Amino acid sequence: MKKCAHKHSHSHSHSKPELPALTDRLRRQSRKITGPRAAILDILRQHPHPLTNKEIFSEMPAGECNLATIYRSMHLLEKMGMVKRFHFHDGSARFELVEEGDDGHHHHLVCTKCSQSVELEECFPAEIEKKIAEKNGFKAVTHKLEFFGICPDCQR
Amino acid sequence: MKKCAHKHSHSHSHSKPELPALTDRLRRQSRKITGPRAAILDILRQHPHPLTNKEIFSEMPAGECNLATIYRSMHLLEKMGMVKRFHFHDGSARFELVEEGDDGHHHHLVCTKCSQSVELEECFPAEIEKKIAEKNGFKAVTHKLEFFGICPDCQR
DNA sequence: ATTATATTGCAAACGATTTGCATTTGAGTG
DNA sequence: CACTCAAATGCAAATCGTTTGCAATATAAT
Repeated sequence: MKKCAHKHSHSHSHSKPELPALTDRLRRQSRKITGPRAAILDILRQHPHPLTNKEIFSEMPAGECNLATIYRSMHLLEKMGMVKRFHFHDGSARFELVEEGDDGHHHHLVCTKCSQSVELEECFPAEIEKKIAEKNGFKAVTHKLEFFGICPDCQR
Repeated sequence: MKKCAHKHSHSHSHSKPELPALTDRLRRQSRKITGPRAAILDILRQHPHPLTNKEIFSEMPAGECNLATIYRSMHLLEKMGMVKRFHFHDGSARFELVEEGDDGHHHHLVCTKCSQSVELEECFPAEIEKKIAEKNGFKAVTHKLEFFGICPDCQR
């Protein structure tokens, strides 16, 4: 829960972790390294943008694994902190790899026409969030923040 | 699209518009004032917090109207700018009345245990949003921002 | 009152996601 | 390297929120 404190250390700035490093994180948590999981991680590491389960599914060589397996894997990876779940304007969840040790907190600028997205460094001021939490007596406060607009391509 | 420019004028601060005033807005847009619509608006005006369609439905006297009608009404009211749609942590959309002339832009602090929510005045700095839009060549940029935490009640 | 049209109810259709269950498989163990 | 067992997968059915087609109904204008 470092939150917003990493304006600079934005480690998820696309340094493509190696696949072995990823499967290792599974191994260390005594999770099995299976075909589907390796395939999913490999696809995620090659895509700098949040992917839906269906997108991951269709990136796979013909029926490499079942869609339900992807759903289950994403839950596992999320619980392990290896991916982060995002919700944009359309109905489906999207997932992005999270660097080891990072909490993956960041935001996106998303095109409402084509869903293309840009990762942002900007974040809601931490002091204000803290003030909001205190004022209302809430604990463990975080936030979700996404920006929406029309991307250059879709402006014609 | 005034955005964030109304830190103070937060007119939606629970002044409970009268029902006739609401149905009038329907009338002025040559929409029919039907039983279901009046019931929905009446329920919304009595609830200062965003409600799901199901919640609206169950606030109604036994089968006053069909759930599908509520879905359709919310779309209409949203298009007319009379309600605003929000998405919290759980899967379903929530709706809040919007004062006439207002754009309803504001944010919430939501309890992840019980979904109780508090309306906030704080907003993401407009200048930074503008900078984000320009830097990336996006047009018509807005944002969605919600805070999540554990409310006083749910902390035990 | 009459009419034309917007609105509703109902049930079926949908898309995203989850789940039960029987089967398979990864990874320690001897 | 074979053996065992829990973990993981495939498949199909179930669920949840939401949408839609269509025939029946009701509002608002005449």
